[in-house]
Amino acid sequence: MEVVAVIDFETTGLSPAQGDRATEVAAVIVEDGRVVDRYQSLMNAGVRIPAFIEALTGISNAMVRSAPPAGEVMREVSDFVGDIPIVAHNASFDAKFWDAELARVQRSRRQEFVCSLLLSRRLFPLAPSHKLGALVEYAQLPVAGRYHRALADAEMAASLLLRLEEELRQRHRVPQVSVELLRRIQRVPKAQLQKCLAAFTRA
DNA sequence: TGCCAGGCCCTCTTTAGGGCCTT
Repeated sequence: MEVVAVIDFETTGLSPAQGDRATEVAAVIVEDGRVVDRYQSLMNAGVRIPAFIEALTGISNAMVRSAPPAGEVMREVSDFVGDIPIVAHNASFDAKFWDAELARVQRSRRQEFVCSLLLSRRLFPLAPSHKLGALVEYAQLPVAGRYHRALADAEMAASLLLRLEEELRQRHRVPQVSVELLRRIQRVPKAQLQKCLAAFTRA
């Protein structure tokens, strides 16, 4: 598989359109089946973190207050990622914060997102849940740290991506997994998965 | 005033509703 960046945001809520902002971002670079580089930073967007989010993430208002400005962090992380494909767990969530925070520093996204949640629903249909934590347990992946911290979640999503790649190679006999294949799989109706994979499988 | 996310996906569907995921 080509080089990809797996990212994760912690935020003050679910919707940038409702005023929610990022509080932490992490990106790990996956190359040749392993993580080869990492970026992580808290970020100060100048907004208050609700108490239940503090409890969920362990990221407090005091921690964010002493963090670098959000714009500075977004410039750094977007430079770190560059134009390589981005993967995230429930990518529609991370993509909307990525776009919203980049827009605040007059930048725009240069690549499509790949979603490990959509891939997992198709490739691990028997998993009891497709939450990141449940998939880590289901696939017996290492717990990289505290859930709901950006770097730990990005590392675990990267492990999940590599496990999905292995599933495609071993169970589905796809000789060469590409980002293009992942993009097709995450959009294909479940009933058409086998037909989709057949086009990428050598006899 | 009152409301407040949104995309995916299943089904007792398609003239819709509700659960799953992300924080």
